[in-house]
Amino acid sequence: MRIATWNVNSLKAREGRVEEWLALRTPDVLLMQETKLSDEAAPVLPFRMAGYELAHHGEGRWNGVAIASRVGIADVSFGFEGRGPDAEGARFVAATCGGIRLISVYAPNGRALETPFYAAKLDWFDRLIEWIARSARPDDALILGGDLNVAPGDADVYDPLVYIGTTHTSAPERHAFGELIAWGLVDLYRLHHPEPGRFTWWDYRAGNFHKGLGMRIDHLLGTQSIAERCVGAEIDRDARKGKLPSDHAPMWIDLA
DNA sequence: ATGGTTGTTGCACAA
Repeated sequence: MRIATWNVNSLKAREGRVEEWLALRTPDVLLMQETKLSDEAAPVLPFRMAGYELAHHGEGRWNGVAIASRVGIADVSFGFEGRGPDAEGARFVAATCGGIRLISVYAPNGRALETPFYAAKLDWFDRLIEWIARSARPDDALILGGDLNVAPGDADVYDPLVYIGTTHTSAPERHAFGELIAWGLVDLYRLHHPEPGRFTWWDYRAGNFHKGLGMRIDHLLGTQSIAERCVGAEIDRDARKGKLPSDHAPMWIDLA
């Protein structure tokens, strides 16, 4: 079973590339973020033609998350029910696919440390952790995936010195990521790739992708039973290449 | 990297 996550940076702009990628990499489930679509505009029919059911949660313009599955999709939940992250836009959708509880999240960016947006980001993580602790157990088969907008360690950025005093690497953000791990989630990419310098996002500007100036901020975290089944993990850098890519690469894991 | 890009029910602003 292959589970993938991808911040597509507009599913409208990326629909063709996403469909090509589904055919190429054949994930059973794809978690998406930043669809930037309303539910009415979600491309349910094209996904169905490709063999995937789509659960979408979005208000259009900004944010928006989705889960596409070809192994069934049930018990769709928007998680915070309007009291948390959804106050800042649609950032959470959960569903059960192929016997696994999956959550697709898009964490707030945070913008800059001294802003209310950063405080809201930390608050969002608090509510995410609360939701998980209340709604799931560490011995469930559960995967939390998406754009967490946190590089959990110095190995997850091209140069730690560049990020001093910025978001994505601050101690409180890394602490929030650590709380997810402490609850019982395993960083499934790191399980297979301990090496530094593996990134999922590169700024569009300044040729950063080609210079290797990126960060690992998209994640697939799984409970212990998932980690035990996880036989591989890859970031698809190729999908960041070519004409009009997302600024994020997709990542996937394979489960036995 | 104090920005060279890309996205948006765009026409500034978010990332």
